[in-house]
Amino acid sequence: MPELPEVEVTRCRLERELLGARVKQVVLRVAKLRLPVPEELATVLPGLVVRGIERRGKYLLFDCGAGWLLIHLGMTGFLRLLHGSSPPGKHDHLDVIFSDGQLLRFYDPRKFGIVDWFSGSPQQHPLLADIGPEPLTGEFDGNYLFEASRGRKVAVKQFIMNSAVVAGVGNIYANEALFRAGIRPDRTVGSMTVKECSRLAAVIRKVLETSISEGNACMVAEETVAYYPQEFKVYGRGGKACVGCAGPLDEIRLGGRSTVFCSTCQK
DNA sequence: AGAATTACCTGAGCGC
DNA sequence: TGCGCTCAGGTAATTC
Repeated sequence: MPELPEVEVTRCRLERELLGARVKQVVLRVAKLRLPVPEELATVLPGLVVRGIERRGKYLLFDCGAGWLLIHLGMTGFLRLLHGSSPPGKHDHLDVIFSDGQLLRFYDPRKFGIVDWFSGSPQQHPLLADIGPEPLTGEFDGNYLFEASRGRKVAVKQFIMNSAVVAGVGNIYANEALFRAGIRPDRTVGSMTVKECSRLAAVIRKVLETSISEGNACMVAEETVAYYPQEFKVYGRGGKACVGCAGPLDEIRLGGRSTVFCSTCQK
């Protein structure tokens, strides 16, 4: 379940290893992901050099000069960087083989991921065009959150998980951020004060940044690139003791998503 | 327009 | 052992 921090750690690692690498060959085994993987990948990518890797929300964007390779890991997607060849497993849908011997392998059992190829600017890509501000930039703060939420009736958790509001906040970090901000996930977002919005924006940033630095810290010289679990205060702990007041954590469903909070510590 | 619901997919876990 | 069920969940598409 790669969330924004895992995607960022992956981006960092991949950029370090792949910058300047030239694509030799593309092997597409399964094109039927959430969106069809363009077959032209196999003909257009070879010969191109990775000039940089960017991230927008949870989308990874490989700058290949003549165009961009877009990868979203969905729920279960995983990128591995191998040296030399190795036999592909059942869910290894795509290999990008580089001239220097590196092999970028996309694995995704649930096929919720996306692989796409496009030219032009990333802002124009239909999947990226309507994404809200990046949570780690100055564009995202309490004032923005306050203004954006006026008159809206959705629950605050669903609001911050809306990618048009803010990029890349998934279920885990939405739960964690609301706990740390002391705000109930089912609060109508329009009822939030400026102060609460500021607190929430700050903890969203904090929780993501902490996870990124922890992910980078345990990044070792290993072939696997992706997920670094951390200790969560509420996520996955429904019914267990709140770390703040020791009372039992509540678990509800919000928009079909598992939502855990403390009715004593969160108002 | 905003809110709610559905679709996509497969492995894990559970009750029987 | 194995069948059928539910759940996990990002996000686009669809419906209300």
